[in-house]
Amino acid sequence: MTEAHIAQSAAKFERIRKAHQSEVAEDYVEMIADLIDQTGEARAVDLASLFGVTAPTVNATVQRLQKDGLVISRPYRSIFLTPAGQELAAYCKQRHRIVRDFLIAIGVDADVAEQDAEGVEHHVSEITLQKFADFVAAKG
Amino acid sequence: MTEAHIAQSAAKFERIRKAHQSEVAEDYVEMIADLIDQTGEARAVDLASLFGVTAPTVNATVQRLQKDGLVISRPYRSIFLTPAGQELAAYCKQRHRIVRDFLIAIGVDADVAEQDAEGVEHHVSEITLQKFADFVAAKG
DNA sequence: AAAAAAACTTTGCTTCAGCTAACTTTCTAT
DNA sequence: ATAGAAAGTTAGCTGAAGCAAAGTTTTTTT
Repeated sequence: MTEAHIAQSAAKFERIRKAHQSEVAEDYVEMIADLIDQTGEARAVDLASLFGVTAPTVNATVQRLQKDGLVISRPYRSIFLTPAGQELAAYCKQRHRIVRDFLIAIGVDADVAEQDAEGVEHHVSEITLQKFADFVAAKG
Repeated sequence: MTEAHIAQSAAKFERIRKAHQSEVAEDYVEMIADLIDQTGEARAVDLASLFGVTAPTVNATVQRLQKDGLVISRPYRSIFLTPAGQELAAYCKQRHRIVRDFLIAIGVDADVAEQDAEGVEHHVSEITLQKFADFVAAKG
């Protein structure tokens, strides 16, 4: 087991830990963007039921996202995305679509593809994502 | 937004939260199996450097895995897998190989495939995994 | 306009996964 | 055989993400 081997292994796992930290943020901004798109506003109660968590959990997470500059939220009011939040949401939405469409392209059922995409999307590199997009394009 | 829509969304995210809970366990048993295979034993110090975390973190995690019946560990001694741990490790190893080989098959560089597989493997359903395996088989 | 319902917040708890600092045990070299 | 190094453990902290219970604010209904 060489030094380089060990460093590479550690880097690999560090990258995953980093990904986990941003996962919740990404899921929230994407969901908030969808809600604003489809219903005109994003309320905590909707986030709670769509994520399947309780109101206090949503509240705490939204506070954190606000601290991180992704959303704007005033007490008892609906939730908005900052420009940074909007940008992140747009990126996530596109990435999600690519992963889902790719899974469908290799023969996975649409429902399962949707489910798996949600977990997988946070862990594909730009390089792999591009290969996914290429594959879908070649099929179409 | 229908009731069914909401329930499905909540289920999707609940599934991801569940996956996260088992991720660390899966990574550990897989790494422990590899170490035993390649060096004859699994020491905490090796797990720490390969995961890129500190010794106390490894210690705490190993205690939890022991509580969960996946490993056996006595103070100041090396770490062993229970039958359940061995079974889980074997499953994870195979799943990891399928995901990595699949990414390589669609044209992703081996190094990147290895990195991405580590994150992706925990989030692919059995159905998708089977599609991955089929794809690799068809290519070979 | 007041009561009831719904939405949101606060408080205080849990688990997980990480850390540093300090300590103990085991191993290794002299 | 012992001193020093390496490995492992313990204690005590952080932050993230979840929960229930209780309180507050807003909205809706009567």
